[in-house]
Amino acid sequence: MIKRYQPDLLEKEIQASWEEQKKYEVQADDREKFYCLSMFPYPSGKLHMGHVRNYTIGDVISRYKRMNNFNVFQPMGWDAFGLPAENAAIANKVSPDEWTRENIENMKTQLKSLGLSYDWSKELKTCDTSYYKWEQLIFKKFADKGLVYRKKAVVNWDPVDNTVLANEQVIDGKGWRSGAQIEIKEIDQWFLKITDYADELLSSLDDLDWPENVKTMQKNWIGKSSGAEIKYKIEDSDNYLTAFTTRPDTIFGVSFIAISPNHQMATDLAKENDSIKKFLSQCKETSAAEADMAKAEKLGFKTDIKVIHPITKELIPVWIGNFVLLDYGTGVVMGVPGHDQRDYEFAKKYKIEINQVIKTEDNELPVLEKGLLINSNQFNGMNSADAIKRIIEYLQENDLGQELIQFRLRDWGISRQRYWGCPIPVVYEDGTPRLLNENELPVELPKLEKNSPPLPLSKNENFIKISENVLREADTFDTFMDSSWYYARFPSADNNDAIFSKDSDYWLPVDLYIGGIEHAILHLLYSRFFHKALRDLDMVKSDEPFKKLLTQGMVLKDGAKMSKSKGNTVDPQSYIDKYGADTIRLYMMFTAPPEQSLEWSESSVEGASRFLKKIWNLIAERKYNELSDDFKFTKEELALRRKSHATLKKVTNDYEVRFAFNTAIASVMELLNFIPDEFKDDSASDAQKFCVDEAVIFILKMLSPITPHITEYLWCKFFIDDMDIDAWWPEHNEDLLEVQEFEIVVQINGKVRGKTIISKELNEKEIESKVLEIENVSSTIADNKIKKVIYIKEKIINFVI
RNA sequence: GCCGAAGUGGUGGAAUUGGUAGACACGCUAGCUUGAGGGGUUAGUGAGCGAAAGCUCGUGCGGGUUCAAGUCCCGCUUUCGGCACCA
Repeated sequence: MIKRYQPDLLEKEIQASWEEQKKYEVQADDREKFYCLSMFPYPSGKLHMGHVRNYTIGDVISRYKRMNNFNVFQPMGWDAFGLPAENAAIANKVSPDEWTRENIENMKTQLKSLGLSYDWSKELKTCDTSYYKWEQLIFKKFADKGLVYRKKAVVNWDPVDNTVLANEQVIDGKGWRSGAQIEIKEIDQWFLKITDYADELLSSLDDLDWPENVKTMQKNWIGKSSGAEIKYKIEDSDNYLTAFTTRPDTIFGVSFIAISPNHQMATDLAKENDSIKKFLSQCKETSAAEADMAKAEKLGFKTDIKVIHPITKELIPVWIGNFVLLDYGTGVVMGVPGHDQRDYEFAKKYKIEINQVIKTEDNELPVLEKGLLINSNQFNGMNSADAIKRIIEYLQENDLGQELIQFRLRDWGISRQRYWGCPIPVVYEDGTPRLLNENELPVELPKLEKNSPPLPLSKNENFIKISENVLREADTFDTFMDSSWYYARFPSADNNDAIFSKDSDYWLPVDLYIGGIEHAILHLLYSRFFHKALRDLDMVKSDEPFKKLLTQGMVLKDGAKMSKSKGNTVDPQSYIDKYGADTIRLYMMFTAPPEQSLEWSESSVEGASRFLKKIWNLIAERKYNELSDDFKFTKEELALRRKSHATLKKVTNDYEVRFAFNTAIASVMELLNFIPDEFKDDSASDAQKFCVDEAVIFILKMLSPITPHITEYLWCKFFIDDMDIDAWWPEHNEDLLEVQEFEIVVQINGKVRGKTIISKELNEKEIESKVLEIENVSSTIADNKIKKVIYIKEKIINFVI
């Protein structure tokens, strides 16, 4: 037994006992289950502060739920495929596999030193065949359901290194290693039809217990908009250009049509026209990232092609515009400079006609709001809503367009020209792709020669020769595929015979998912899609993967996200070694509420450590007194009991509904400060001892989810030795919170002029006359007439003079 | 550019439903304690005026609603996250 607070010794001892008991390995049983999942890490080498925060939050909630008699499953695994392993392989001449597995070992040791209550018997690594073979099976099943197809898609091409670059590897339009001007290139790739689920992904958001901002971001990302598809006949041709618009009411304002540089028509034109060809290659000198495209200067090229306006029959010029994306809609935009900001800027730049066809109070162009139609022939005078209806009717009657619901969401391109990923299970027989069947799986990663970089595969030879006329696909899956279903695999991670075990239905869906806000869209949307598709394959039972979502803010240093590339990382391990896991956990939970970003500060860690020492000094060598509560308590003793119970009530609420661990800790600190020194003394009365023991029980229990080591040690080594600290969560006694008096704040014209204690028995009139006796109140009112009195029960009385 | 957040003392943050702005900490200042270092402990700590009582100002900026606004509304600004191949 140790006398002084020595976290290093104490934490090792406690962790060893958890491990020996297999305390956090769980089975399905008849209790209510709670599946608590924190986003699994990419094994970059070392734990960073964001991990520590994420996993502490998850562990605190898991431990709290466990104390409330839930059957809690908290697993952990590794998002082990990805680009950094290839980069490290090239830089250090190690295989991505070796590098990754070594990192996992290091990080696992670190995680264990944090005292996280994981069920390690269900650990999984996405780079294990035992994991990714099932992913290959899912791909095959998705394909059988018609969710898989192949089409051309753009990538960033580095012409010097002859390789495809990720957006991250393109800096100011140049390859990060070669420095070469990258270009957009189209290659054949596999796609998943996430758009088949667009409607459900949108509508089921409403029922999710997720933060509103995340739901809004997903809603906007899916981007359902209603409008019309309008056909513009090409002059001297039987073909049409079809454009989607949400504003058919502005059709009389169309003064140009813009097509994407990737549109087939642009490609065809370039074959016969060198300046168009030059223009197109100029458009390709930007990265494929949408943000870069949006920021790029709007470029346009006027072709000789003209189309016929479907109503006025006027001729409209066709432009090629680099701001038009082929992926959205049809790759054709009807340009209405009078009523669209981007079209307006484009028209100004290229001196294209600007027509106003909607009238509003403020007529400064572009007019973006809806209003009354002008300059629109037979539709003049209608409001936008009516006009939209009538114009669509007109177009439909003349077979020149129709009403259409459009989504911004695009299908998911899952091919990656990388080595270190899940192999796509496809072979090409005489050039024809064939998806492999279940009995042909798994397709394993090709073995690398020792010390050879994993690179040749990312060159333009994306096939592995198997026989004379059979090639194997060498592309791998997007790593988002790996993370889109891992949560479902966890309950059966140790089952090598089936993707999901019987228990999966007991544990799924995840009750609480915790992770960074940066995943608000992509990862969370892809997982939702996977879950719904798996449901339709009868592989899971629920409609959504994550019932509740907690998005934690980032850990910042000097106002920026801690990241290797920014060079502002702080290594958590040195702090764990110096102060102990409990201190780091306490610091993380105390410094900011989970959703907010957290600015790293070393001196506050010191403060957390000091608080734990205070707890230690109060409780170490204190023995529970086993007294019953039949005392006649003094006012002071009752005050302490009231404080203890009020604190417990507040903290329970903070854990249960608010996830406000920072204020929970603050309240516990207040309670600790509230205990009078003489009560702690050996010479204290039995009643006083009782009150302190009660406070100590509450304090240890309330802190134990956050600082599990020190609280368990104090509890069983000193205080009560015949009961587990986490066996139950205490309940407060509401009767003790009853008070006879309250403090009222007296305001005059909304400004505080005094406070006083009022007995609960007084009525409003009596309170009014009592507070008017306060000197500062009466002197401020003086001769002024009281116009109005506002009384807020047991809080505030405000005199308006 | 588009979508989503955030901005409160020297610092992290609190104010849960429109009702006392600054809880709880960190830091700082002073006193006590200690051989030193460290630690512990007591008091003070938004700004300005005042001996004090108290008064005025104060939650990114500008306006508005209200008896009352950090909180609601309108406009702006800065910072952060995401933008489909970083994970």
